Amino acid sequence: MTLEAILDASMALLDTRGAAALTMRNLAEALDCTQASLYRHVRNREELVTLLVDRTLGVASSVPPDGADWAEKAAWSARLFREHLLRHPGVASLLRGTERLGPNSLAGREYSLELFIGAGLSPRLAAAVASSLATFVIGSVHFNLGLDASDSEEISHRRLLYRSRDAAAFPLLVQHADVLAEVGSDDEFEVGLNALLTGFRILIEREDTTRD
Amino acid sequence: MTLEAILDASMALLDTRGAAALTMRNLAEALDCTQASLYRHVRNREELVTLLVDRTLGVASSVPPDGADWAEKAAWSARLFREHLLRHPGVASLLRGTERLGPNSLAGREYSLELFIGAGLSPRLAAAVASSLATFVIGSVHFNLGLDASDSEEISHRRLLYRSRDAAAFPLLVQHADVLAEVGSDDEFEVGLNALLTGFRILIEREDTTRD
DNA sequence: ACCTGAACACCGTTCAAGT
DNA sequence: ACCTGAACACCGTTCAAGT
Repeated sequence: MTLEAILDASMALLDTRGAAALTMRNLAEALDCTQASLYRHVRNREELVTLLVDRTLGVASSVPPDGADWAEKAAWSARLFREHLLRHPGVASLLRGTERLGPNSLAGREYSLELFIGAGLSPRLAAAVASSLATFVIGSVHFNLGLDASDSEEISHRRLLYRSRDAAAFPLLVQHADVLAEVGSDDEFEVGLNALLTGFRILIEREDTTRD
Repeated sequence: MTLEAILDASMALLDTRGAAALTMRNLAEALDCTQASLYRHVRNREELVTLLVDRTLGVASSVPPDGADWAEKAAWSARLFREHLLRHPGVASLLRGTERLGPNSLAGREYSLELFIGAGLSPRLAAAVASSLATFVIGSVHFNLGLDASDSEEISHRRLLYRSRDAAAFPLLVQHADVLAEVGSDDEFEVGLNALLTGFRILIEREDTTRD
């Protein structure tokens, strides 16, 4: 019985039965031990979650393709990370801000600092830029968890909701109900990611001319 | 005993004792009734949270100053909304994605559509842009909840953490420990917000030239 | 028709007692 | 030294029984 085994069993529980099923009782049952013995390897349930999330963050350390510039690398990592979270919604739903200081989180931080300092930003700006990008990526997954737009039933449900609003109070929602219902988290993510990276690029250019 | 009274008591509970204190028992005690009678006005605890969050979103409907362009208005609303959430961290910690279809949420959606369509975007792009901005603002508050950077004790704690890393594995974290420890959620928010709005501006310009 | 008391089926966590 | 069984203090939710 190792910490590793506990984390593995936790991931299995999350992936097969969802976040609500990650209880100390279910975990003990899956590992054939008592609840109390779990506390020998983990201080809290919260610590367990922190370890679990940080472990998942480790996937972001996959190295982007060579020859790409900083923006392409950042976009590549952001998309990879998002896709990993989408594949493990149970983990995504557990995301808080508390896990930023775990080992894998720090590794990701080091990597993104390298990226943005290399692109020409000061350490301070690089940190803020990296942090805002991470917030957007994680938020985009986290806050769209139960709302998959590719589900056609969900789309028509939203279309109906928009269409049935009061046209005087919500003219645009009613008028564009059809197209609005189709806009999903993929669009939100790509538009936001591109806007952020464009904004970062211009920030970098401005920093460069300031320095000259 | 009205739904309004339940929501008021919930907010009071959240603001004074935090999110963990928002239980049906505490709520019943505060309202001098039994837990069971709460279920006469609310289907679920989840529905209660949804109503509570949507009610909080209502503050975003404050009208921005006249004469401002779309970017200034968007920035103004984003900052106002963030500040309101920071004043009510208990509510912020309850944010999921599930509340996007409440009345106040829809009002905010209508408003931001007006803003971005008015700026020159197609309804589809306007929706994606508005959604990504909302995700960033909410995420920036939500994922920084326990980590106030203005707390000097917290700053020195982070500085120590960064400094004590392995300099071979985390050269940048170690080298810039002092300045990195000072970068907080305010910096993250302002940098990200400005980058997003800059990106939106360029997207709008590109749409305009495409149309010509 | 409305509210209540009491229960049900769960939680996370702790700790004396065993081996 | 390690693990266990059993309990403690909580949850959200339901429902027969009362008024």
